This record gives sequence, structure tokens and C-alpha cells, in this order.
Amino acid sequence: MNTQDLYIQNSLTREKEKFEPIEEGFIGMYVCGPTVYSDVHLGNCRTFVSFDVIYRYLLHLGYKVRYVRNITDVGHLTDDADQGEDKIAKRAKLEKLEPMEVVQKYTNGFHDMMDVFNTKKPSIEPRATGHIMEQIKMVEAILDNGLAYESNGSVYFNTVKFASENEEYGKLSGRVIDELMSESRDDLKKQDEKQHPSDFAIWMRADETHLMKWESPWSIGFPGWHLECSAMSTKYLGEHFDIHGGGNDLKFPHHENEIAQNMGACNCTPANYWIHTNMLLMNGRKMAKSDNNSITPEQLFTGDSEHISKAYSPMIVKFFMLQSHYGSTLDLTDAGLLAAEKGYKRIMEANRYLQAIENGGNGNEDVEEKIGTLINQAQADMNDDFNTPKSLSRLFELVPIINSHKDGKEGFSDISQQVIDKLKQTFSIYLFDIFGLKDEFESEGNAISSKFSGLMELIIDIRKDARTEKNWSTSDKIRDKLQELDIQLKDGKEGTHWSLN
RNA sequence: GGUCGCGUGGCCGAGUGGCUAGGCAGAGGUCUGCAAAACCUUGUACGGCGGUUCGAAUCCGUCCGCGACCUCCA
Repeated sequence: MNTQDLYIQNSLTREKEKFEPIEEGFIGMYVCGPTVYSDVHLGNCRTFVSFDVIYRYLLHLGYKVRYVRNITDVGHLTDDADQGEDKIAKRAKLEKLEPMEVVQKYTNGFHDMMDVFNTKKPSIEPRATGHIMEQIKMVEAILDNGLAYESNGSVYFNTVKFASENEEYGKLSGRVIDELMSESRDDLKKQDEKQHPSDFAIWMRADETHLMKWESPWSIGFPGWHLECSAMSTKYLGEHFDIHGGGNDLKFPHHENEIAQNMGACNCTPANYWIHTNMLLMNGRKMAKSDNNSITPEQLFTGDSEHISKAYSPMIVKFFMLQSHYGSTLDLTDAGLLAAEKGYKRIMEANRYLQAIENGGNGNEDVEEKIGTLINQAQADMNDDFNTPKSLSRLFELVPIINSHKDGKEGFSDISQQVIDKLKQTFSIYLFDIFGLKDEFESEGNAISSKFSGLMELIIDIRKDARTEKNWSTSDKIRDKLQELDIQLKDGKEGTHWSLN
């Protein structure tokens, strides 16, 4: 594996593969967005933070990326077996709102949360209801190809026929149609409209009470959930594009059926690389309200939950997520968050010090070689399937070097200006551009923080005089009172530094 | 029951056929008026049992446990 090349773990082949874009320099990436029927789930946040880092890294590599992430605002049923209510409509009735009010409300909430986590906005964020025509056209194409059938105003994708003509069905999820068949034979009688239980609706006839419905050649109805992603990815990225992503839980049936629809419509596989993010657990188990084992992003930020001992800021939560690989389950625990908080502060503080270094020394070969190696490894780690935890660990290994410079240690102090600049650039690019973190103190508003800094310098100066006079009671009083305000003084060889706790 | 995946030191979490992850916590030291911070040093690890191999925590089998999805049940 060449560390200069990007490798991606491809869910479709279950292999780590070298990434080669369809068109040199350009990447089309589609990620399944949220169904906006309730407040965004913390697990969703992890997924979109993961793809945000992937997006940012691809941009960093110089690709021109078209990142499409949809908003599902129709067709996602409470029960995936093509029965049950539309999630949006159900919520609309519950809250006595127009369906589109529900959609707007939770879309706004989702966007706000994505901002809180400092993720970049996608290039295009299409909505299912805005693409009914495209979906109807796709149903027609699939019908024309003989891979769907109409039944009582609804249209179903014929999985049996598709699977018999094509080995693709089940490839992503590892499911085999024969098994699906034998598994659910008992169901067959119940479903009079479907020819086979594994068939799925691509258009559904709506009854009179249904809130969201459109005219189509088959009935007044609405599109099946899986169809929107096929239609919108095709519209904005073409029939064949580079990367398709989503949460692990969408692999089956959603993504499997998406592939089937695209192939059924144009006989081409939609994406070369499929990326699936893994689940966020809490205390070792899945988050579920019914088990009282769940926490919302807001609760994390306010500390208002029995599961955590204190509040954690968004960047600490994000840092916590980045310390695991997107493909692994991540276990949210109070101890884990506490550790992440300390780590986050340590690395941010080192960066703040680093960026303020003005003059380099004469150069020190040993240290500079070590720095160069670590910087290269950080990049190689990101190239290896976006390994953020490993890449972060390289930055952490650079922290003692930076802090030694602060202490005026021999060897570390005479790093050349060139290497210092390289370090500055590396930290800035990785922490902020690629990982999308923010220094929460720095971002609190420059006007305030610069006055605040001036004030702190004054206080430190007064305390220094007291210390020179060995007036320990005054100097300790300043230190202790500031500590009570969560401002920590740190006496070092080069003078006193301060930080916010 | 099926499909996919996971099980690493006190906690979180990378990685690998023989060679340091990293963070947090712990221990010792340096520094300090004292402290904190910082720096240096440091420990027990790869679920159980078999097998392949000169050598496996890393590959294979099996058992146990966990998670997601599907199914079943409710």
C-alpha cells in the first residue's frame, strides 16, 4: 500500500481498495441524510461528522467534490415492510402541523445541529418531495425494463426477477434471495399486492386520508422510501458516480434496494465505493429510549442527564468521535468523554502556544527529522481509510515537542523557523480544516478575548511583582481566586501562562 | 433463526504474523516558594479452547459474549 494514495474500505467488496475517481480531479459523493420527523439523533450526528471529515479530507487532497446529502421528507414508513404510516405524516397529526411544517421544523433543527458540530454544508441538499417527477420517471423506466409490476395502484420492484437475472442483488448486505424467500414464506398469504415478500414498493397508492400525495400514471400516491436516493443521486451525480455513504443500519434494505433500482432503471451500478459508518452505543448497548439508555445532543451540552457527570461542549463531543474510526462502533461513556475533554484541551493549548511562536532557532536535525516523520505519518494515516484516531495520535506525539519548546528545553528550542512554520501549518490544517474542530476559547469572539487577554496579562504582571517581593499571600490569593473562576495559572520557566478550564 | 460486524491493558480506542499506538487514569522523577501545568521514566493487554506456523493477540476452526439489520414473537 502506497501511503501517498488514498485507500477506502469498500462495503461493496469488503476490501480496502485504492481510490480512483471516475474523472480525474472530480468526486461525486452521495450520503443518505436524515428523515426529518423528529429531533436529530446523536447517532446521526456521528455519521454526518464522519462524512464531513471524509468530505473535508477529499477537498484537502485537492479534489473538486460534489457532496449531495438528501433530506427525506416523504415515504419513510414507520414499518419498513411497506406497511405502516409515513413517519412525517404521523408526526404531523401528533403535533397538529402541516407535514411541511414538520419537515421545516426538524430540517432547521438538523441544520442548527450540523452547525453546532461545525460541519460543512453539502453542495446540494435535495428533498424527496422536490423530486417527485424524477421518481415517477424512474418507476416508469423500471417498469419498461420489466423489473417492476403494478398492483392495485401501487408499483412493486420485482426482486425475484431481478435477482435471477443479476447477481448484484444481495451483494452489499450478503443476503440471498432464496433465504429471504424461505424466511418469510408464511408472510406470503398476508401480502396480496406483492408477488413476493422481498419485493418492495417503489410507488404506493395513497388512501383518502393520506396527507402527502401526488398524481402518477398508476394512482394518486407517493414514492417508496428507497426510490428518492436513487432518483436524486442520478439527477445530481449521474448514473454512475464515485462514493455512496450512509449509516450501517441502512445497508439493508435501503442501500441494497437502491442499487437494485438504479440497475433496474439503467442497468448500471450507482457507486464505485460504498462507505458505511458504524453505530454509536452508550454504555455498551444501543441507544434506545425504551431502555432509558439514550441521550440527546442537547443533554450532552447542558449536562442534564443521569448518564453523564457534567456538560460537554460540542467540540469535545466531536473530538471524542474523532478518536475512534468511523467504521467501528463507538461506546459513549462518561469516562470516555472526560478523557476526550482533557485530550482536546491539551492539544488545543499546545496549538495555541505553537501558533504564537515567532522566532525559530538554528535547527536541530534529530528533532526535526522526528517532526517530519510524524507529519508524514499523519497524512499516511488519513490516506488509510480516513483513520482519524491514528492521525490524531501523531499530533499528540508532537505535543511534547511543542511543550518542550515552551519550557525552553535544550534541543527543542532551536527548531528552525522553516520547521516551525511546517508544524504550524500542519496543526492548523489537521485540527481545523480536516477534522473540522474549533478552538472553543479562541472562537468566543476576538474583541472580547483580546481585551480579556490584556486583562489577564495585567493581573499576571501584578502577581509577578508580588512574587518578586515574596509576597506569597497576595500571589496565592490571585491564583486561587482565578482558579475559582475556572482560570488556571501555570508558572513556567518563561513566565506565567493561563488557560480556561 | 438469517446476514454483516465486533470482543485489545483500570477506562476509551488504533494497529499488526516476530519490532512504541495515542488519550484519560495510576506510580516514580525533574521543575516550582508551594501548587498546578509541563517534561522524563514506567506497569498488568489482545474473550475461552483447538489448529496452521520456526513464531499468533494478528491466519483458520469452534465455543462464549456484544452490536446493527432482517425475521420471529409480543
